[in-house]
Amino acid sequence: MTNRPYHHGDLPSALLAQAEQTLRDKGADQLSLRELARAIGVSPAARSRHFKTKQDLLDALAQTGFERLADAVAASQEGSGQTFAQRLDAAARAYVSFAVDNAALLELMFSAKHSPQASPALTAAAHRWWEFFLELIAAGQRSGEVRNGPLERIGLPVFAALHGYVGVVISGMLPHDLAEHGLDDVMASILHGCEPQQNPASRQPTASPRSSATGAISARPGH
Amino acid sequence: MTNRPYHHGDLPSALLAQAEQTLRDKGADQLSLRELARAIGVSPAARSRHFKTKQDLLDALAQTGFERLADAVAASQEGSGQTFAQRLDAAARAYVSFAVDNAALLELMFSAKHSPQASPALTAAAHRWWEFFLELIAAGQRSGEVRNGPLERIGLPVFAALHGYVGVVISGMLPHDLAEHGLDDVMASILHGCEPQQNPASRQPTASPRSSATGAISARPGH
DNA sequence: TCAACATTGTTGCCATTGACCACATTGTTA
DNA sequence: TAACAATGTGGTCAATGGCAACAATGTTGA
Repeated sequence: MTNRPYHHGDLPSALLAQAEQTLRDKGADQLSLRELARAIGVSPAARSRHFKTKQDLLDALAQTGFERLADAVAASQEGSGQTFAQRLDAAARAYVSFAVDNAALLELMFSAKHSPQASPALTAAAHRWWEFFLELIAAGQRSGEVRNGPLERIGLPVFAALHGYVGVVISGMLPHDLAEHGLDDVMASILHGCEPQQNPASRQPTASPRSSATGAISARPGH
Repeated sequence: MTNRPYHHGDLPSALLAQAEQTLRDKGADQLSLRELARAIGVSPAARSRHFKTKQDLLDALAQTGFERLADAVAASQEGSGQTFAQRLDAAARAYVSFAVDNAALLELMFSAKHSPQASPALTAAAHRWWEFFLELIAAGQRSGEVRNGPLERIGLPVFAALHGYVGVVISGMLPHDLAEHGLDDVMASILHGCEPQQNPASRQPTASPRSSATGAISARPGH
């Protein structure tokens, strides 16, 4: 310990681990490369061998985040039931749980800082996360619990609602009395939105709002 | 111009305007107070009279963002129809439009940097934005287009879905072939989720997934 | 064995940044 | 017009991210 070898052994991992700790403690923009180096006990420039720039490190951090998120959600499927609703519920709980436990990391993951020409690995990790939902939707379609249609077009509203809820929770803008039933309500709304189409003839005579709404949307001029 | 008066006249506004320009050009974390001062032609320390710290300036920027967002969405209601679906659609279009035009600003607005003890003005601005949705929901309930229930519990899924879609679009993670019908699909899903409850007897005999799902959710152990 | 070579870490340096202080200039008010 | 508040300036400081030259440690092949 007093005589640390010249070579650290696994500096990249140590950097990522310590960076995530700092992320958790003080947020992403308070992350200092030099402080990182001090905490690990290496020189400030040692980092550059593994992450050339600060953005590179943040990208790598986001990538590990996506991977762990994918793992957590995949793991949630093990103990859950087989219903689409049950599987989606388990995934949603895992997602929210991960988000609450790693708020700053999640914010970093979905920050626009990466998008333009992020590393392929980061893009791939994010893509796998998105594809999980598509597979879930597909399974729901096969079992008849989800209405038919292009996978992406059905999955997008599902993902958006969940992602939006997570964003609201993380940003701390959710009143506390809503946090309790919040996810329940979001899930119910999502499931409702996924349901196979009802027979229009069986509708209640309440002015059929949806068809007119859809018409208004897709007939929107100028788009 | 060569002889700028000692007092700028309206430095706060100039700082906010220039800051927003930089935000648009280079993102929030590339914003430099000194560069701001240089662009305006003021000494670096002049800022401190109006925004003591950098975070204060960012908070103020976020606040103006919420105000302008609220204005844009409110304005969208002028030319829209009276239906709940039409009003929500107009608001959603305005929201997405604002988000696309002010991506970095929106990211800043909903960043978790503010949450803990943000300025009351910022909190109030964000709150007004949230309340717009509640009023919209309430109107929908009065007209019978939205099912009954606590305003917040119905509004949260609506807001989450919209907010999530905006987040996906901004972060650039939306495949281009989805962007076109993306908002249409999200809106349809939201409206579907808002619909008044169907008479359970009129359901199709497809194993009634929703009721079992809801049961699974609310009966979730450990919560 | 050992001599090139690549990998990894170090030291020193630089421009930039955000915050702070004492001071200067201007506006306001009694 | 004298006191005071508001606003802007110059200078200083520690900290930061990046860079280049150098040092120590592995690796490899003759």
